[in-house]
Amino acid sequence: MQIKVAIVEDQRDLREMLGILINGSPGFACIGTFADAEEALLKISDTSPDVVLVDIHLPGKSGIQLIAQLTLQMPNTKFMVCSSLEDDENIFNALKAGANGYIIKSSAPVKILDAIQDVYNGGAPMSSQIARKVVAHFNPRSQDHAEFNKLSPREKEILAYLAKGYRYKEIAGFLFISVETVRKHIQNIYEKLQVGSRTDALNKIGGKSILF
Amino acid sequence: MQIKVAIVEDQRDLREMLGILINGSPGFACIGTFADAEEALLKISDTSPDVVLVDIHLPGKSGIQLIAQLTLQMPNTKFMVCSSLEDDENIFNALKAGANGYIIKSSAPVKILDAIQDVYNGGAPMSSQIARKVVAHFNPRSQDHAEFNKLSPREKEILAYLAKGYRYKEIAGFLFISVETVRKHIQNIYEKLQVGSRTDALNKIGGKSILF
DNA sequence: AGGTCAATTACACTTTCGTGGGATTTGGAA
DNA sequence: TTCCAAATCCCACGAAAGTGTAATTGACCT
Repeated sequence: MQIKVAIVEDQRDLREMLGILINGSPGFACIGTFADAEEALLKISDTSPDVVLVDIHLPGKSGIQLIAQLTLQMPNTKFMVCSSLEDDENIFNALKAGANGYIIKSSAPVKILDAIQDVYNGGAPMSSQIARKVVAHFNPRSQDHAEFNKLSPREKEILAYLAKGYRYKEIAGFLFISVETVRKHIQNIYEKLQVGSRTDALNKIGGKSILF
Repeated sequence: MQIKVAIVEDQRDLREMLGILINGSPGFACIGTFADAEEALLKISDTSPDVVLVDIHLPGKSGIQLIAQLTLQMPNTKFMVCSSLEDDENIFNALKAGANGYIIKSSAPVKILDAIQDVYNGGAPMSSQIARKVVAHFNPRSQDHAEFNKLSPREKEILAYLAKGYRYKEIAGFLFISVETVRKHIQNIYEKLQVGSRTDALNKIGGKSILF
């Protein structure tokens, strides 16, 4: 069975080139091309594609907004962003809008076909460099170890409980120490991390609470 | 120049097999193998590897904890998780701990070498299925958390400020409403999420305050 | 032996948070 | 229209969190 692909791309030559590539490849069928978001919104639901290639930089409504709307209407369709840049903001906004993959326009044709196949099969194709950005976004750990490492083991331990939302009284119970001690430790933790509340501390350390 | 690889893997046969694979491949050198986290922590800094393959399921301290510690000591080294499963929790914990890639043990040898090369060059190798899980975490619609979706737009907005650690008074200032209203919204949020504190609420919605 | 630091406890005090009511307005759904 | 959810505001009370200052113990380092 063929994978039905639709294209939303404002540059005419690229749009036609992609159409030819897809129609010329066995297992793929280009069943619609659109030059802008408005046209796509009106007509694309009639074509019921399996995969839609969406350019981010469209005149008028952006490709990200388009994806956000279409994913609501077509829950079973996969969306793959085609961008000329590896712009961080666009990557994350596209993923948040519901895009399933993110490829660079200048990719080799065979890479593009691979990506379509992959996204159709439930994968999340993206270049290695883009994956790196995504992973980096997940990991708030960059340079700020300095403050975190100033914490004593006991303080890290207490911070872990803090992260889990326990009250001072409960933490004191777990560690068999008085609430006053817990309070004092937390006071020291906040000072070392240069924050003034539990939530600030947790935002500062990001996902590091799994250290314990 | 060769890529210096270290291995942390408790299963002896797999550990040796990987070592042979790496040493037998041009451009790669296995400069250390370790059977558990404790051994790795003691000796690995002497070997200064470029890439470390870490099994998640180690006796004693888990591979994730190991990565969390080693990334602090060796900021220029890349870490790649080797797991036998595609366990969601492990994937995200590994990424949060600072892992750069995530591959399945049963991958073809050439895939493993590719992944080492990729992670060494700043990529984030992971299988298509794992990438899908990562991407899904970015996508609001994949979060079918029934409770979360009960929140009204206004409540989500306030929850976002709550996640950033602002006080009621500050939130009220941002939204041009009274503190009492903020308080009431939060009361409703806690009720819908079935929690009793700010930290509980944030833990409930996970690290996904980026939705706003 | 003296010094430093982590860990511990204590008390007093202020601020913020969480909970319990109750109230009004508005817009959309039944 | 009636009903309801959402958003807004108010009051009061107790619990929890955060701040400041002070003191004691034990371990480790010089």
